[in-house]
Amino acid sequence: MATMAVENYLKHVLLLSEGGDGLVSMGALAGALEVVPGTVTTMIKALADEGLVEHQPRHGVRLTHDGRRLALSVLRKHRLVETFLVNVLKMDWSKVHEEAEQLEHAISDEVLDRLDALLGHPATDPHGDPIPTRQGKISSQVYGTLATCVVERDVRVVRILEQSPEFLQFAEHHRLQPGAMLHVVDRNLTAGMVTLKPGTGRAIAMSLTAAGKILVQPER
Amino acid sequence: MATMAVENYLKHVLLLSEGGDGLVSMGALAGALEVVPGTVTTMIKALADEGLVEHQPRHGVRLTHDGRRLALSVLRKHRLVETFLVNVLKMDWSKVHEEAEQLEHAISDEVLDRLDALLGHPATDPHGDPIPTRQGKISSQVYGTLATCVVERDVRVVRILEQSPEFLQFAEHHRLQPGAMLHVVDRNLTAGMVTLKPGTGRAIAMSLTAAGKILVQPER
DNA sequence: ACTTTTATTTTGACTCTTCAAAGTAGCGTG
DNA sequence: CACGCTACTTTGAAGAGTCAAAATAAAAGT
Ligand SMILES: [Mn+2]
Ligand SMILES: [Mn+2]
Ligand SMILES: [Mn+2]
Ligand SMILES: [Mn+2]
Repeated sequence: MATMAVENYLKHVLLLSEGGDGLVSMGALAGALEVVPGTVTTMIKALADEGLVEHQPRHGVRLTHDGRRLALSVLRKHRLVETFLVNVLKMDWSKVHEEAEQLEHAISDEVLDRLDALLGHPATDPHGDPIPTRQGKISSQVYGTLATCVVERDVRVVRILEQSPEFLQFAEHHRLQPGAMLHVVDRNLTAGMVTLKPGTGRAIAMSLTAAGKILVQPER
Repeated sequence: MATMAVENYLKHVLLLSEGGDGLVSMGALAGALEVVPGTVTTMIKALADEGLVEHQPRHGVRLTHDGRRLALSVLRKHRLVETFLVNVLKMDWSKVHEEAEQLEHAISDEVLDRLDALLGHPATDPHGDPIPTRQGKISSQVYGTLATCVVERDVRVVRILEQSPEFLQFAEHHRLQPGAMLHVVDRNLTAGMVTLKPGTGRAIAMSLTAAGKILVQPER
């Protein structure tokens, strides 16, 4: 069995390789895993020996087939656990990431399958992050953001990219959660602001930076 | 935070001190934790330095107040998780111990409280083991067993002491689960056998040894 | 091209948990 | 009381994961 550390390294290589040339830098990993760079080099060398990653010294690292399989299984656990914590235990979606960070290493495949069934085989977690299937397939659909989509149109929130507790609380406060429908009233590049009108409630204004963290889908 | 190993040691000291003079032997711990005795000595010395146990060299170990508090919290997690796995996820009660052995170290107090509420604040787990309260109280009621209780009377099963998968499967097969009512037909000390008649179904015969693993309460 | 900056790797050390094997204390039996 | 068995402790070594700090390679500036 893979240790906790191994699972965390692989999962973060997977997450960081989303939308890059596929090569993940040691520095990025060190930052994400909150360890010093030397530690990453050491661990990656070990993972390469195990055939879980391919390391190109001084350039970066990518997952092998086996490594990717393992990483996807950890990510599936993480996101299904988050979904359980929010949908069943009614926990705040800004807190579940931390919990899942531990639980993802303690859950067996059998428990996971039952959790999946209990939740109705969800395709995404509470943040809109896609949940890998048991077979290791993960949706990689490309969406626009509130900073880039067409204005004066209705859109549906599909995913929140920035998942710091603060940002998630801000989003929740304005009911900007996956599934929420809203109208993009205006976007002012000069001022760097976007104005939104939710289906119900008052208008919301936010910076382009914040708007870029919210993925949306054109509606109707 | 206490590491996984520390939590396991403390939990097993607690479990093994049930019904002894309070002193747990190194050998018993080594057996329960599946490590060699020397390892236990080393670890216990460390725990004593941390003020979690009191070690009397060559005699045994007992929990301090702090150690007991921690051990009870781990045990509470273990048993609530088992209850969740059986009651909500419908897992086989012979498999949940292993799962809980991992999950007990990954669950936060907040998740635990919500789980507790979801389950309706159960007093016992699926095996009839008492669940410590959040305040660290644990019921220590004394029950008879099918090997010792009065014959020709109705009794209710309250707890299964032997929790190997095989024994639990045997018990389940005969519906000998906490809550089950049955009539103690006969006990033959010479043959070392006990005969039972469940409320519904055919009579069950089992050895005194097996019967001694099943705690019961006189009914009505 | 030469120099400075930045990213990565290497080295040596440390903590935690474990084992194998050798040493020791305590006990009961004769 | 001495012997020998058993339980316990000690010692030395190992693997996993980490950090601090020094060394090196690559990239960026001048
Ligand atoms: Mn994790
Ligand atoms: Mn998520
Ligand atoms: Mn455990
Ligand atoms: Mn139990």
